Amino acid sequence: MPLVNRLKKLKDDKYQLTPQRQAVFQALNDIILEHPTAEDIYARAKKYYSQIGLATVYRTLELLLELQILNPILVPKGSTRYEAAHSRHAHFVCLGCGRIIDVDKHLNQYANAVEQEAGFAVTSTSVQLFGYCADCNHQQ
Amino acid sequence: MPLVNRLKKLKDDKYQLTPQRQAVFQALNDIILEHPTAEDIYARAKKYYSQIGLATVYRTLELLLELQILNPILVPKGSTRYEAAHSRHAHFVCLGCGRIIDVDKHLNQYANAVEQEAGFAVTSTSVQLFGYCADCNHQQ
DNA sequence: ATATGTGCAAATGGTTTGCAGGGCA
DNA sequence: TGCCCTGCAAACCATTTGCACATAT
Repeated sequence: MPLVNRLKKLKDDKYQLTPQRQAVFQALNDIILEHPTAEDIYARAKKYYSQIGLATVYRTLELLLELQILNPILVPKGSTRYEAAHSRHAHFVCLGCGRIIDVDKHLNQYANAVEQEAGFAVTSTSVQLFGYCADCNHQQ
Repeated sequence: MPLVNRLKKLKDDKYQLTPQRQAVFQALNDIILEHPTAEDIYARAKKYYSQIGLATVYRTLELLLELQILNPILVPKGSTRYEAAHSRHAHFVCLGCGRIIDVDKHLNQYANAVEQEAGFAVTSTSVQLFGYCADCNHQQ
């Protein structure tokens, strides 16, 4: 479901669709693909509702995380970044050429195995495999 | 290579083997399997060198990260946890109770599938599965 | 003598929270 | 009325840094 359409879900639920939350949604719709920080989203949201406060942005992001509409991307230094939630998504990152390739295909099998074996419910993933792609592997 | 033996590597390189760093190593040797925070390591290291400061623990951990002896485990809330660096390793992070559980068992199958299918060579991983453990799942 | 390492306390910076006010049900 | 939502500023807390002193090479 596209990000913007989730507004309806928000409205259908017990949550109010305030102008501030609309502004955050519009900001996300603009820049979510850039893996924005809360500050990035705040700056963009101001274009739609200039009086919005940073705390409101954080509170809205927290709400969207709870609703599984967004995922956090945790990085060693600096602030958390956000992306549209894919429940099960994985990247292969080539250490040779830097390409990032989606390798979702067999992730479900792995996640299912973990769920069945230990009784966990896997709701989202942060999976990066590092190594060398076919091209770079031959060159080594 | 076991964690403790890496002391030698540290000594062979340009780094000094101070009593403070020894204390951090001994602490890590004791509790690294528990995914400790810097505070956990600090508390344990005090048993070996009571005057050690928290800043020194952080500086030593940073050094060990650079040397690829440790890996950070980034979590949505709370402080960074540390583990011994492994090439293929995965965590399940419970969003209910915060527990971090190793789920390496089927990761190799997944990594191997990616390797065979696309001709990649997977050398290391950063894999976090988020969700709810059996206990927290029942409570929901 | 020079570089490296340390403890302490203060600073930093991302995030959260208390509070008083505002708006919708 | 009651509850949810907001902005602001202050608080919070993990981590980093400045500094003066210590230690190793």
